[in-house]
Amino acid sequence: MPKTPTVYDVADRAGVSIATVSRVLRRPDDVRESTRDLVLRAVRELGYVPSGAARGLAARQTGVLGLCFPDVDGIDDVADLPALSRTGRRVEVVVDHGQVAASRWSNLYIGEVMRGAELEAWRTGLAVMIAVARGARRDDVVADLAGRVDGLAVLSATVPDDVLEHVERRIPVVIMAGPRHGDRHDHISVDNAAGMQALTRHLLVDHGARDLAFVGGPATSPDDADRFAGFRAALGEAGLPAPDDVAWRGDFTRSTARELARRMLDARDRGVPLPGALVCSNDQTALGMLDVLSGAGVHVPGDVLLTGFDGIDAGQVSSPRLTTVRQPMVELGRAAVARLRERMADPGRPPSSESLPVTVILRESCGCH
Amino acid sequence: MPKTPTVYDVADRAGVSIATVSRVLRRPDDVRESTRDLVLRAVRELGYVPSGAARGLAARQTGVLGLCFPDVDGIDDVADLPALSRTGRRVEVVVDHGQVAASRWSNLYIGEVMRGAELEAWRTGLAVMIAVARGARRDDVVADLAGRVDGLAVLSATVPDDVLEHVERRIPVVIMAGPRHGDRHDHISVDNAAGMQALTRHLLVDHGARDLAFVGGPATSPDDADRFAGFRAALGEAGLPAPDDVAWRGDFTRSTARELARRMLDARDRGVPLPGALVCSNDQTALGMLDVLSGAGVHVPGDVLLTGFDGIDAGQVSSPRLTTVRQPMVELGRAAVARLRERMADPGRPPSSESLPVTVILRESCGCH
DNA sequence: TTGTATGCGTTATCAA
DNA sequence: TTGATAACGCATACAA
Repeated sequence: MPKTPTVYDVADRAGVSIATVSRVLRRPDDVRESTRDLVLRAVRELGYVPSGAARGLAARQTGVLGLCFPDVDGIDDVADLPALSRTGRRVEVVVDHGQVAASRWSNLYIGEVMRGAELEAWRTGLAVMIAVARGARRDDVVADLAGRVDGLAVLSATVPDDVLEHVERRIPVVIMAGPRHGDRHDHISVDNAAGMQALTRHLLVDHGARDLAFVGGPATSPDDADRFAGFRAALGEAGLPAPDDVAWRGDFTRSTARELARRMLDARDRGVPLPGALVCSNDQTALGMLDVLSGAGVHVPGDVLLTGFDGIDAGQVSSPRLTTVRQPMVELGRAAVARLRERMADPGRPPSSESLPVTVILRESCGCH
Repeated sequence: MPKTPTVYDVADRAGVSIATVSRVLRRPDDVRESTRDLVLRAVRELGYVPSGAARGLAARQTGVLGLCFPDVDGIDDVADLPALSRTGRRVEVVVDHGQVAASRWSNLYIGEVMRGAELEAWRTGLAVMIAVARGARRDDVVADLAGRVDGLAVLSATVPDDVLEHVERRIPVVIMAGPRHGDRHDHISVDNAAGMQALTRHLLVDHGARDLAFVGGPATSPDDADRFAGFRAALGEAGLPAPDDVAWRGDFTRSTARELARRMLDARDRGVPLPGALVCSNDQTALGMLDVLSGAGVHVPGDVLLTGFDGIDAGQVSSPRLTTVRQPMVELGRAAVARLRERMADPGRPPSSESLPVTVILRESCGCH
């Protein structure tokens, strides 16, 4: 492999100075057309690709934005990583009785946020670098990322405060989702509470639902807390008593939701009536419950109303289709990057917090139609 | 904002040379513990984060891998980009009669591939940068990415051959999915044909299906072509006549599949019987057809067998649940990065092509259970 | 319109 | 074990 060509090589071959080569690539209008052609031809012939590192160093900015997410696979150590199978078998056949694990909620969510961020970055000529804060050296992963980019968008709760503080001395940081954490950094969130409140209100007012049960996610999830708050607000607003705590708590996964549903059915068999409506804190939870309830002959929405939250694709193909609240995930990514750019343009700007509107999507599981 | 600190600042404060600072960060064991502590404390106090650009330049490698994907949103121009809405409305309510567009197949697919790539990169201490080849200056986007990374994994057909050739003179490139394109670069694919053949064979042998119809994707899709080939192979193997062309051609989207299903029903009303089995080239197509067929009172799998391809999440919650072939998307990303590393370690290595095994997942839509 | 010269913040080589 | 110093490849101010 021959040495990779640099500006010097291009300049030599084109018979110009390296400054001209640089100009041709960065500000083509500042150079005469004939010389430009000369340079571009040399670039082509040599297979020259400018070094991003050198450029970033000289220009004092990289033109790259960083995206930082939590680990959704629960991989803390390299040893946890399943080996890359390279067996000779071409095709395997398995029978799925429901045991195939659903892809986790967060994958979808993160994928969409990334898509939005990349889109907005592309729009303004910036590149995007991603990192998952995982493993024992997760803080180093974040610092490393911070050293390579001009700004950082971090999903809430994926980076410890002290690391964030360290990083913020170098580049602007914007937190995506979750509750606002102090007033040091910029923050873009999604209006979980208002969305859940509107949805619950719909159940209460339009369907006359009573005896609503909230099926929550992890107690540590701020999103879950916000949604529960919205649920309570709607009850209060209707003059109904609101529970202090989440009665049924899952973990946002379909499988745990199945387990909860089974326990609900057990309780019913012991004389405890099923709730009139199950207000689930996310779609996966709702789909898991739907699966078990339908299997047990409980009709949704005939016997019990059911709703989710997130707006995942699967909610469109379930029977009945799932009423839910769509989170603007792509917009979350876009807004984060937009905010980052504003901040990069004007570092003196005081940090602010913005909340993105959500959309209640009415389908059949709430009793509509 | 005070000037961001550099090695010099840290060295000053710690009373050592910049070489020692660098050593503390890169090879901590080569330095006395007391000096190390001194330096680390200075790092902490100053909020020092090493510049990735400078490091990349000096070390002659960036420690970053590039991932390049096609645009799935069909955004060719900045003007196509919907504005970031920042209206004051907190919650919107819409009724979904099925008009809400499904998220595209490729988003999911790409998200999973990225996840796998990031995972494998993390395992070996590398960072990941992503780019979508979109817009008028898409070639520049790719070249720009190539200048910032040590290796590039590109999804098949997203980058023109000449650009790839140019880039390959600087860094190793591996193509993910699709057919192998010449023998210049490394290639990791998925065994579409074998998967579809096994699935079709299952329909033929285990369910005695006859009069199978293949519902394809875009004529330009190599994946679709491979799957059709697998379909034909299974028919041939069973001594049945195989069609030369795809009779029903969609575009991998649910909405187009709905349209196809309607045309199928129209044909039936004109006396053309429905096929005994619909072998769809992807899951979204199968789900679209299922939707319309069920709505028209056609029972799946009672009246017609139905299968998909991809293994998307939604196939687990449809009624009936969808029999399909799971593509190892995460593994595709992982294998691509693994291959890239092998190549970086040994540039002289001849390019090779590897095909990943798929999994047939039997659920109810094929008639099982 | 083009060229010269300097600096960007690291790593790595060599000496001490 | 530590320090001085030379690359690394480019952008840009200034000069021509």
